[in-house]
Amino acid sequence: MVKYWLMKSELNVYPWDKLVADGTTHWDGVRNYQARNFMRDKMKLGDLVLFYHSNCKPPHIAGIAKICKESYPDFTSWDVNSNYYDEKSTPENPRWFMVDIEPVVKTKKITLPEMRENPMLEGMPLLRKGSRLSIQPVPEKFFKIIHKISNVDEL
DNA sequence: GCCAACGTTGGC
DNA sequence: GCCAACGTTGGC
Repeated sequence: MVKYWLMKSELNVYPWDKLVADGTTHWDGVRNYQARNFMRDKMKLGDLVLFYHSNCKPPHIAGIAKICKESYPDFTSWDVNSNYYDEKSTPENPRWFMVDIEPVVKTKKITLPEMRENPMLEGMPLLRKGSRLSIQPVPEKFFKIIHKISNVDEL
């Protein structure tokens, strides 16, 4: 059964258009256990992802992606030259994991204020005060509402 | 640039 | 195992 997720990417670090240009990308650099556990344990091939641009005005959902490779060790974690290097992670005993995603369809820009104003989205994890988690599950009912707002016909 | 809301670290 | 200090995220 397909599950739904939201993944945050800073607009000036890795935007939707770059994902489209690349065709696929590995989601490296996650160094939060909750987010890691979602990737490592829960994300399955074909799961759909709301691709969210953070750190921009206004923050917004830019597209829908999908998981095209299930979790494997994040090799940047043992690369001493990487910003994401973690001395406690090794190839023999990896601490951090990532998945690959690929673009499915660009959506219209769905902004954070717009989502906050929509009573049907009340309770969505993204909208909770202080929500910082960069990878979040999206309950199906919320995904469907956003899919409807997005003007995307079918997936 | 500010700061709320976390998560992590490390002394005890 | 507690918790103070510190660092980070990310909206505003």
